[in-house]
Amino acid sequence: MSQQRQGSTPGNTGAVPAFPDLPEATIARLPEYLRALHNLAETGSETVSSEGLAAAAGVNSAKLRKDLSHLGSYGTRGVGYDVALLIDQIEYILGLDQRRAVALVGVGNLGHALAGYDGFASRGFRIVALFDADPEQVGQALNGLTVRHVEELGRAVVEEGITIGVIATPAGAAQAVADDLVAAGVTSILNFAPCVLAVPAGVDVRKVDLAIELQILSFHEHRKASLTALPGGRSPQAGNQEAVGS
Amino acid sequence: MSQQRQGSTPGNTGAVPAFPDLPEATIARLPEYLRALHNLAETGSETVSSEGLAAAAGVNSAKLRKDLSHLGSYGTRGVGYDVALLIDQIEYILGLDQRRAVALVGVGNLGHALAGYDGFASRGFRIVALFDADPEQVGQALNGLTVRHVEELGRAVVEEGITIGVIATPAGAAQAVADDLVAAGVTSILNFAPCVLAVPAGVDVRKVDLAIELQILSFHEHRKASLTALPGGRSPQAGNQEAVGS
DNA sequence: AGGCGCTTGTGAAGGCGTGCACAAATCGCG
DNA sequence: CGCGATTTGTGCACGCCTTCACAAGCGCCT
Repeated sequence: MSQQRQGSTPGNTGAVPAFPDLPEATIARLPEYLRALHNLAETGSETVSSEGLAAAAGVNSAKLRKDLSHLGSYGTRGVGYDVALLIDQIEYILGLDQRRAVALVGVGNLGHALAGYDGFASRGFRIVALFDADPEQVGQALNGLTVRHVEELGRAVVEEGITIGVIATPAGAAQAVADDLVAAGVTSILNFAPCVLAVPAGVDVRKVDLAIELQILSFHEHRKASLTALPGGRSPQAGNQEAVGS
Repeated sequence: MSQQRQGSTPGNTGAVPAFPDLPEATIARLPEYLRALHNLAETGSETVSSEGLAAAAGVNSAKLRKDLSHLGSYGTRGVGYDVALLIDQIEYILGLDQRRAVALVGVGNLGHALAGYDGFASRGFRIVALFDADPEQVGQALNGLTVRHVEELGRAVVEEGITIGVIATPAGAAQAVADDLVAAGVTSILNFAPCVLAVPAGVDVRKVDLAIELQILSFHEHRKASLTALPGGRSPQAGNQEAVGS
């Protein structure tokens, strides 16, 4: 979708290797590799083979090698990958070395959980501001932060250096919040509201809809049920043997 | 990843149209279409053009037509799609006509939110049982349900006719819970724990990792920042103009 | 020093998904 | 009754992603 080339002339050997334009599919897997690598580092492993890391991340080993080769990886043939080095590489590529400030809008049911989710902090993300439109919610303390009114969003984004916005509002309010975030200069949005957001070019939106995942599972349940019921479907060997990619 | 064929012989014209084996990418979009259709139905629309529905769902109209054609859709040329009929079709395909019983394991931070998330009930999913391993949590009432100890999981799954399990435990406990679910006969799992689950063939696992989504956004932030900083990257026109596919 | 086993990195092939562009079909109106 | 406007359904080509298979490289052991 973005085939513009980089300024990296062939033979470029600068200290910072320009910016590699990785396939989107590869990017989506890097966080999983990173998690597996952290686990390995905790167990004391200094190197991993592509086979071992692939197993820990739940992917094909060839795919993992190709992914890592895209970011000019430093593996050693006959040995494997240096765990610590690879962690640094991937964290640099993902921009996790600079801790990112996140704003969370909507502290309802889901927002509460997100505000307290420790999986964010442990990956280098820090929620620095909470907002809500409901006066009932405004003012309450939550995880060390005070919920502010959504009108203050614009100012806070600039003052706190926020680069990522998380929308956990009802669907009806999501577009207005997105507009506010974009107006304030946020260029990355994680949307939990079940609706499509319209944003200008240059702004990235990722959507997570919990109900959609269940519906996809429901489809497979339905399919499996109809197969076992049919005379033709004799062996229940359908389905994927491993986690389905997101 | 699963190229085994279905038992649907070509020329099959049974009353129930065997089971269409839809592309995985299509299945993942059907819930989004369904949501858009429900919105349209509420506004009183009786028919939609592929163009209109595609806009509401945030996809290309050609893609939408191809998706719908896969499930042998009933559109009328020159007119569009019958909203009510299409809703029924998609809900049947997704197996949403039969309300599915869901078990939720782990009522910590995230589990609490999931238990109270009304987006599930409105799509035909009903959480009928809550479990946790922490004695502190067991016994508490949550959304009209009492949290039970995870040891009772196996019995409850059978008694309550549970077909889908949701894992919202810490990573360390997830595999054991998955094993219990599978042993009890559950064949669909939605995993929120940040780890890879090993399950036998025939069991579908979908994974949602909130932190991974943020890391992908972080990558794009990093990329955008390095582009604007580079002398070559003059126009900030990079990025996708619409929501990024999950 | 030489050979052997192991592992990475990659060329090539195949499959899947996307999007264009157009033929086929339906409705409404004169 | 026929014609034009409109919209679906789909053949086709293109590009991305995955996977296999193997050459290239590295370390260790003799």
